[in-house]
Amino acid sequence: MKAYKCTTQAEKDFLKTYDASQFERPSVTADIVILTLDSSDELNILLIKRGGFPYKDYWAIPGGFLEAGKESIDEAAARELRTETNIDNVYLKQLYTFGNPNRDPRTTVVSVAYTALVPKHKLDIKAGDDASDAKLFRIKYDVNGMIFSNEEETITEDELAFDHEEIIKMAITRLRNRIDYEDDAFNLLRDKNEFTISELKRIHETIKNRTLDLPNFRKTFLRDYVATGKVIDLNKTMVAKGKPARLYKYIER
Amino acid sequence: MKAYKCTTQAEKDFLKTYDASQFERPSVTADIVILTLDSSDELNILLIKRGGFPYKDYWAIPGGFLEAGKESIDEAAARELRTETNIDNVYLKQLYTFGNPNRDPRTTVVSVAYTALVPKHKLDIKAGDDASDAKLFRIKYDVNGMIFSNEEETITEDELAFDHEEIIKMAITRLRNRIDYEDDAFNLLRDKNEFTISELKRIHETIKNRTLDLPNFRKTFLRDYVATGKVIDLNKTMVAKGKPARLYKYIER
DNA sequence: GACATTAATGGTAAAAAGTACCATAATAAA
DNA sequence: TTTATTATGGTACTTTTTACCATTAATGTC
Repeated sequence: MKAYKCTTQAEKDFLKTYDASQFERPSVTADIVILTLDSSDELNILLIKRGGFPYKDYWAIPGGFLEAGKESIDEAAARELRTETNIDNVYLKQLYTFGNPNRDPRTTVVSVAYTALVPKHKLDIKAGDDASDAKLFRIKYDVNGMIFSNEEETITEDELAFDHEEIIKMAITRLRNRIDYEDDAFNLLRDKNEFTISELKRIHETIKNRTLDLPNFRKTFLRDYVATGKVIDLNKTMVAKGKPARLYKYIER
Repeated sequence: MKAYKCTTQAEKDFLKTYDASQFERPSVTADIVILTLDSSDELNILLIKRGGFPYKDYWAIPGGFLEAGKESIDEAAARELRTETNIDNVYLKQLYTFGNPNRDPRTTVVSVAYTALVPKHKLDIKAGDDASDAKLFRIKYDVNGMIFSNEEETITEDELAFDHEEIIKMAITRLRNRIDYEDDAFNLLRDKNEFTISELKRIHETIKNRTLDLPNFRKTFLRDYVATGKVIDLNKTMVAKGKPARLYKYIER
């Protein structure tokens, strides 16, 4: 961004005496929908159990207040992701801003929501300051919407804190809409520097929630990614159960 | 959104004594990219000339501070649109939130940007409180990017206030990406209750910045909109120069 | 009124993309 | 050695997109 330069003395005086408190200000938070895939290629989300009021003991997505003046919103989101999961340099993109005045009973809170896509082995989950617990939940669906579950517990979408149900729904919908023309899926790979076509296909299947035909998936992968140079063929194979699979590397741009 | 209910006395006490000022809060604004098409079907944007510091006398997109507690961000955007153009009930959708700490020299300002699409004849442009002037500018492109011009003046994209160049670019790009699968274009029609296929085609051409084949455009329009009931055939024609054109009505959902 | 001009409408045909499905290859497990 | 499994390399069919042509119904000009 270009830097702003004062040009006149009048302006310098104005800025010096500007009363920043003339408008009542809302609190601003960066909230993050952290998504990953487990070993069965099921979509998982990181939820924290709130340690304080409001919504004490409710499960919520992690988030934190923007420290105005010290950081940008993007940086606040990255900081929150780091404190909660100990990871850095992963897919983290702004999703939407939620500004309903009643969404938080304390005061007006404007939340800028982000989506993070993380390979599961990179996650090092910690409960942050304001959380008594933090866990991954499998996301499943039934007639009433999303169900979040793991070995210990199961919660339904309407049992989440604040309007986090709405935020999560938007994150998943957005991801599903973007997957055919954006490179998002690569960020969920175990290792985007060395992966097979089948691994990538399973990610697409999870996000689209339907099975795909491997030969056809392969064809479009070769056309849209390998032929265009977005992905390079490593000329190596990986042996597993059936015929060895060729390995590819995603090129970040 | 679901309403929050206090469940315990401890929680009630907490909320009563909650100190809302424990974090330094940013100002939050709703800024609007107001787009319309002129009589030559060229894309126009409403810019205001700033009447006060910072960026006094620079052209900018209209915006206003969120009155926390009184309104949602969506409402703040609608209010700003109303004060600036005297219109209501038009396409107004959240675009992106800009939160770089240096974007405003006064204090940390988080701006939630919106895109408004308006038929030109509905616009009743007024310079608001903080503007000395408000005008429509044609958006054109050259090697250095966007050029905004009207009868009186011409400015280049880097001459705009704040980071508004970036916001406008994102609004146009988003519009262009959405136009093939969202109904956005209908909101730029002179009258979405009575329009011809050619009128809609010209809007698509402007936004995509290339010419389209009318017979093919008609075919997909009939398949995607008329056959699905999103648009109904009024069984009337409008006589102009050539063969009379059939009139259609867009059904809001 | 005949004729050129204009723009809408109703087509066809080729090209591209998407989908279904088959055959074979290379490995591990039985 | 056989069977199961998974990757790879195809073909064929369907659908969608794109290019382009012909006709129709109005206006404007001579």
